[in-house]
Amino acid sequence: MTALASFEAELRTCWDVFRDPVGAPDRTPRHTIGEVSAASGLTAHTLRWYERIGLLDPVDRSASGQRRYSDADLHRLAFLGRLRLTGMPVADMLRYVELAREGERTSGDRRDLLLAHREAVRQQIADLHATLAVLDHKIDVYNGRLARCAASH
Amino acid sequence: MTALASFEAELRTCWDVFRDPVGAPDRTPRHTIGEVSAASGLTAHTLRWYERIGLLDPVDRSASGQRRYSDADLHRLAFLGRLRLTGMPVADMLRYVELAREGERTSGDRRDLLLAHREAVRQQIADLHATLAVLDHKIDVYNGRLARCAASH
DNA sequence: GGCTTGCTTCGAGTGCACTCCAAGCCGTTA
DNA sequence: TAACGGCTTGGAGTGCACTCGAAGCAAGCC
Repeated sequence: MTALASFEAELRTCWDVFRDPVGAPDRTPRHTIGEVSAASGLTAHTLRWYERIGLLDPVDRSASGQRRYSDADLHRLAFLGRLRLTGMPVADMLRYVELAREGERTSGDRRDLLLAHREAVRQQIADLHATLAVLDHKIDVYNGRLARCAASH
Repeated sequence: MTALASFEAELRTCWDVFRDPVGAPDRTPRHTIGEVSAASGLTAHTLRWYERIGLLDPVDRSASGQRRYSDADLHRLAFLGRLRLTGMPVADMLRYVELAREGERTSGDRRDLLLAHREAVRQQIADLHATLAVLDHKIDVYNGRLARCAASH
């Protein structure tokens, strides 16, 4: 079963790797841009653009020059996607990967960047919950279950 | 005490009204654009722009032509600000207020709009929590408390 | 062979949400 | 009275994050 699991791990689809980017990624270039696009939700255009601006390291190419993404690329992309989805500006993401390229000595800076983003994320969660309460109330009003004391705004 | 409370309610500052927009708002135009800007976090430019595109009804003016916002304006603005803060596009906010202007018969549409946004908000909260978990893990790694199995991405 | 699909390049274009500018008016403070 | 800060306008400008176009190459399939 262990043998099977590790065998299957080698065959994980692009989608699976992206959705659950754990463990040591292998660096075999094997995913096409179309697969990565489908898995990540980013368009092929956006994936190329990320590479152009330096968010991704130059991706390996097939014999005919087409991009082949490795699991390691997918891991990075999955993390960057999370940062992006939660509102980090591309410029900050770029700063993070550039620090990472400089190696170990920048780990403090990177940690600080993530700490700051974590605070931003917490703030967003608080804002969203507060808004959820307002929405729940207004929807109740629209459903006619409560007095419509505030329905005009 | 009731008399005092209602007396003070008349005197609520722009900031207070914006932060806690409850009860029947009075329509006396009394807040300057600068006050509203400070209370709402929106710039004066943005407030004028919101009015220009129809998100706010035409605001009352002083004798010399300057804007004077009423508590009712602040209530609407507070709600719109929440929608905006939680990612609703300006176009959708506009649709909402235009429906509201059409009166009672559009209340179903408005409710649907809010229902859809509530779903979007819930989705955002889920995404943020998932990212928080990833950030917590990575920050632990950077703090050296865990094996650095994923520090390269 | 011919068709479809997907990929390549990079500069230009798009959409959103502000954000600013210039010229001038108004009310208050020194 | 003179300066100062805040307010007015419409239109133009900005920054971000994509998003697309055009021309062409390559692989898979009937």
